[in-house]
Amino acid sequence: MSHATPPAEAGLLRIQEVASELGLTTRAIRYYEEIGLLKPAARTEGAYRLFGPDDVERLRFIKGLRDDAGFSLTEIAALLEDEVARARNRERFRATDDRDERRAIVADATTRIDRQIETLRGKIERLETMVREADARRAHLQQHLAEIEAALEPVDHHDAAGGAR
Amino acid sequence: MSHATPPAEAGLLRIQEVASELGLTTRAIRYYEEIGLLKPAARTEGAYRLFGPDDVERLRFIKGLRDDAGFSLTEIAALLEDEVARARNRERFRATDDRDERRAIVADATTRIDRQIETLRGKIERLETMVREADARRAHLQQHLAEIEAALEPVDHHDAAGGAR
DNA sequence: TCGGACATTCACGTAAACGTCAACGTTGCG
DNA sequence: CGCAACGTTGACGTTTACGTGAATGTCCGA
Repeated sequence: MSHATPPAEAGLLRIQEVASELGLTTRAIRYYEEIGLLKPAARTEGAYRLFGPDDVERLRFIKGLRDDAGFSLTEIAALLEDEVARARNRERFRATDDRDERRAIVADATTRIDRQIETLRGKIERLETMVREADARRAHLQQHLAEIEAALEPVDHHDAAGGAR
Repeated sequence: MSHATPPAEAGLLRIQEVASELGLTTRAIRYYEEIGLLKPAARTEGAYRLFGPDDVERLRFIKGLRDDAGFSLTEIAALLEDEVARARNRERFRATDDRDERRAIVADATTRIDRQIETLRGKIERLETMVREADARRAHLQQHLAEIEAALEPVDHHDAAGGAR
């Protein structure tokens, strides 16, 4: 009955395992690789894709940007482009001994992260504006309730039940 | 040269005026009406759509949810379904004199707004988690920078330049 | 009343982000 | 080594959210 077949490789997952761990489909993962969001995955002898923990983390990041933040894959690509540059930087970093150069590389990486954070904060700002507006509508409703409780003639607010436009 | 033709009606805007005021296209507005996000707009004698301030506000709300929050039109419909119910409540509110009933209606409206706020807050939460993760990566980089400045042998962190997965 | 700017309703086209099916190869327990 | 479960690459289909005409009607200042 049970016929599980985990891969022998150490810490490497096959596409379906990654997919169900992250709540993605295998097609989506292949698609992300197809459009360059992922570096081409490692392969087994027989061309099965194998994903390491880094790949899984990157996919989790992508899923977060897509589901939680609602970014399009194009926007995600822009945010990840920075990551690619950072990967290149990692190489350059290891390749040099020059203190100034290393400092510059790390500073550059910091700038890129700062840009990501700014993008996210911008989105948060706009969402908070919407929450404030909703709060205002809520307050308006509470005002109405108070009027009712006070047995006042209901003020003609043109919007009797506190419309949220 | 200038050949503007504002509508004679009081406070009512034609579709293109609404569109440019909100940064939408006329097609998008018609589409939103088509799929039921908007109630069918008022019309002139010759079937031109006319939008009042309430309609404009609703469209602004929709645009905010789409652009700022990244919700799909389906999700937006779910959030606005509450608004439709509230509109019905408005009717019921005006139709009754019973204090308890009015209180109940307003309380119900409050609940609906609270749900909207919760949805938005949930999204903010998830975004803030992502910001915290990015901040952690940033801190990791600063740590690296400090090591460089201190002229220490760079620790082999396996991720020399501070990888952001 | 006439013309140009704006509107209307089909209807088909498109880009993004996958879904789905076919035809075929791989892995690995029994 | 057999075969069931899983994987691979095309390639075409689907949904969402509109874009883009075409054919036609409306509004309104000159």
